[in-house]
Amino acid sequence: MDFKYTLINWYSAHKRDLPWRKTKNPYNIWLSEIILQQTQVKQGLPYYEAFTSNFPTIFDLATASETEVLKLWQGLGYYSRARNLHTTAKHIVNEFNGVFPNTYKDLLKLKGVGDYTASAISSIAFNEVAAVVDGNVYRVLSRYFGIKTPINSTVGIKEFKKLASNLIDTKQPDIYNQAIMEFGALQCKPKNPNCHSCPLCKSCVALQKKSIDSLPVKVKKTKVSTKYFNFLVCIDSSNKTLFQKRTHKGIWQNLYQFPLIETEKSLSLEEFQLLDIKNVLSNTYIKDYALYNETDIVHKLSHQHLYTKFWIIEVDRLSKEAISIDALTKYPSPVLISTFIENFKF
DNA sequence: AATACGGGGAG
DNA sequence: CTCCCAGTATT
Repeated sequence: MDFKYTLINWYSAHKRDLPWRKTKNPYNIWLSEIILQQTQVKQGLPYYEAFTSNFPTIFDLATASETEVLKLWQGLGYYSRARNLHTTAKHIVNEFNGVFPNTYKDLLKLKGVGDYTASAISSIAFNEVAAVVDGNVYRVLSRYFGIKTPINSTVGIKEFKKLASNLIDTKQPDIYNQAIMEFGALQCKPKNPNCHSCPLCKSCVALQKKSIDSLPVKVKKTKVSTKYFNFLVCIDSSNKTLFQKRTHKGIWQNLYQFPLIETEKSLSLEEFQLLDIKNVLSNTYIKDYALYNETDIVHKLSHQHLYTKFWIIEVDRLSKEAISIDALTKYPSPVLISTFIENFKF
């Protein structure tokens, strides 16, 4: 049987029951696709439920504040997705009267929508013949056709896009695109793929050549930097603390944190004393301070390992921008911070 | 063409 | 530990 029909048959028998597969509404499809970028279905699912529940329509999302959107996104990572999601919602409401763009070409213009997402929305919501190429597709195609071109090289990206475009079922691009992705996620998995029960095993080049485990080929190796973070957890006599928005570009932009001092290495209590924390706290009188965690809390991200100390600083009276400790959880914050807030007994 | 951008799951 | 995940934007 033909490649595409084999996949579609497999899909009809094995597909998961997922909420975004029950709708053709482009808003819901778009939302699911943004959430699922670099994110496994299992992790993204509860966020999709939360967003559709809190923002049933694009108008609800557009009307919300960015802080509300980021709070709901908290814990999912890659927060530019949430900021772009909000920007695009406002754009579609204000410029297009809430009507979603319905072609690959126009979808591609939206912030946070690249080649994959434009293909996914146009095909799934509008039945446009646009082939998706995500991590699953790279894996399935590289194995089935035995392609060793690195999937993250410029030529590889073009080669796989072209191949996927030639393979797509032009009569049902929505079903085909989801079929090949689901096949990659459940059957042709990265580790221990189910080749024994694979409907494509007879014609799979990598299986014949015993090169399943070496495909797809990737050329990258991300280098990880180490950073040392000191968070100043202030508590004043009226149970207020300082919580600040990270406004600069980069990691965790527009999320909230305790005042941060980054150092070249992990600090001892004595070395911490030498820091100019009075300046950070705008000359507030410091009554006492202590280190919360004896050993550094190591927060590991894709590109950074953060060695973190939380310093508990008891002060007389904080400046008026201080917020109530009870209000801390209303603000969106990185997992590193929100986990501390949950564990620390204020 | 490289790099930055999170956090969690699987082996 | 390493690799991967329904990738995109920026440099």
